[in-house]
Amino acid sequence: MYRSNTCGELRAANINQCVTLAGWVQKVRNLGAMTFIDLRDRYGITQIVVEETSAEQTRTTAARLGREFVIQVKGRVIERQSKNPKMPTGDIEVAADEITILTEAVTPPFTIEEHSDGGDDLRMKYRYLDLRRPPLQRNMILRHKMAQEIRRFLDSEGFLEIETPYLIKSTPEGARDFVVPSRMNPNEFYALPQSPQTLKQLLMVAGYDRYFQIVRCFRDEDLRADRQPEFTQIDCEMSFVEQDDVLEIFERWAKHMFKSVLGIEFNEPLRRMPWIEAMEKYGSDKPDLRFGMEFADITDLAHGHSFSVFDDAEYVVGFAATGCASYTRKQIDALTEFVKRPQVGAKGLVWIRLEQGGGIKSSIDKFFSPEDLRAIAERLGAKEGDLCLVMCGKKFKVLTQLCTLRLEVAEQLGLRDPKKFAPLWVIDFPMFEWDDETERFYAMHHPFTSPKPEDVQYLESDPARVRANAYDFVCNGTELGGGSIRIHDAQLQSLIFKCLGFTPEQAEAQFGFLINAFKFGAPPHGGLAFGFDRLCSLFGGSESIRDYIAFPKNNAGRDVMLDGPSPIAPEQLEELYLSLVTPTEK
RNA sequence: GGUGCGUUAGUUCAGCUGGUUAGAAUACGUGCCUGUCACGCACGGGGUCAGGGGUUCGAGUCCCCUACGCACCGCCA
Repeated sequence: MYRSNTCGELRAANINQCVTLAGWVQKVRNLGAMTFIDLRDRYGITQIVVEETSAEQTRTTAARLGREFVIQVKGRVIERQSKNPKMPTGDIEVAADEITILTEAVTPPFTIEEHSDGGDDLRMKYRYLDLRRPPLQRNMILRHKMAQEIRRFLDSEGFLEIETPYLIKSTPEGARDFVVPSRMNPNEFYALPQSPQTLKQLLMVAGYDRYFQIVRCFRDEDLRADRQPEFTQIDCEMSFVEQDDVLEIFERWAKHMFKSVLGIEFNEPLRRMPWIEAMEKYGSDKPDLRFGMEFADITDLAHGHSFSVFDDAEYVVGFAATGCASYTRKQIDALTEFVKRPQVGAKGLVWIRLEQGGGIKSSIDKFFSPEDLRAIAERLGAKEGDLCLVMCGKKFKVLTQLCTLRLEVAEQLGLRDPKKFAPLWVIDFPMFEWDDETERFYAMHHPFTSPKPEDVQYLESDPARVRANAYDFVCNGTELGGGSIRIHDAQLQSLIFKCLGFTPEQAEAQFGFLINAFKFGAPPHGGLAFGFDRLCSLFGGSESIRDYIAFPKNNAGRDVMLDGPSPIAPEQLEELYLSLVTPTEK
């Protein structure tokens, strides 16, 4: 038996017990005649004490210990002479009778403690050492707990967890596929799933009317703090449901997660915001509702004042930055610079300041009378002490730019509190999205999403007007999940493929298996998927999903610990009928 | 594909307008220390200033290229 107890469980009640502990040496404090050892495992830290009266063998072993040695300690639990209230085990310590070095360790490249001194890159390279640290261990435990609660809830609602294959078929629509060459089928490739979308729909055809899976998905796109090439999705699908049924059950699920994991209760029904409202009020299909500062359209008030910037603009829109009238000229200039950065891309920023005491000042005083300005301020819901910020341009472009500014102002005002949660549904998404580059419509969600019945009439005449039975679950400005009611009618599916510019042959080649399956009796069905890593980072209060993935990839999609991807042997290439092209020849 | 910031001791960083032998903290090593818990004190070792090229009497410092890291834009049905 290597241990009788963990390093996190001994308390005053255990005093006088003889115990055996095992773990890693976090730190040795040698005071001369006596030595203190912080012994760590994933349950906590227990202080070991070696005294002058201890056996010679024990003292010489203690003197040899270095950081991260793995040791076993046999001894007696005693009350500490000077207690440490900062530690859960701080009332006791273990007086060592015998110390055994199980493995020695070289000095780690960074300190393995609550707060490490190592940089991101280095800690990634030695991820297994970083994972020893309490913050990462708490994250892994949170992730585990969340996975358990997901399964508990969905199981109780009759969902079946069914695995789907990872080696599937490439579909060039959407994100780039990761592909895997097939040795037994020369010059053909599997693709790793971007999501099990079509497979779960086939499970509906098969009659498994409530399915879920906590499943790895793969997308070969550039990375971000909240995007990894492989990530985990909570994938769900239901049969014989309408949109409201899906929203109802997953709203209860979301509330269950908040309550069971964070102890937060939401008693009111979650807000359901149409996509167009989200865009017009917040400039985003994933609005952050932890604070207000809603947008208002002031195009009618802005036009006709000989201010050509406004007169020439299709859309003029602004919001009232709460309490920002005190902003100095320098601060306002900084906001202007912020929106002019290439990442935002605005031409400029107009401001109206409602000063304490009733004064009103703006950057457009030459063109607008105080009364005109007051009318604008009132439309924006501004109160005394607020600063109105106004931008103009093409409608959806300027809305998106103003969204970036709204979030920046909120950040400056400290309104983006990670401990606060504002979940909502965004519904009524448009069916299609126009792409200027390829000059065609793309499915905003995916090509199996059903249009709203009342909009089907516009499918061929005015596709941009068609709304979808699609919905997103949004919290704090992050899209956590989304889904739709699918098409279960083969004829409608063919029409949608046509709208997306597929020839019948292309549709057949890519999705023939699905179209064919639908001929055998497809139930009405729909579902959604949540980003599990994002959900963990939201609940855990971190910006980066990497903190909740045991072995993540770096910015360039590399695993710096394993040093992958890597070249493969010529024999392997030959076996797969592959030859290489150097990047410069491409 | 693009933009910005960064790369100096094991680690985290400082190093000003270019000018003697490149510093601090921490880690590491040695010694001392009986109540530490960020232990303390003393001493010590530790550097291809990411790599390459250029400007200059002289480059860690200025310029160019490359590599790598992070953030973002594009992209992510």
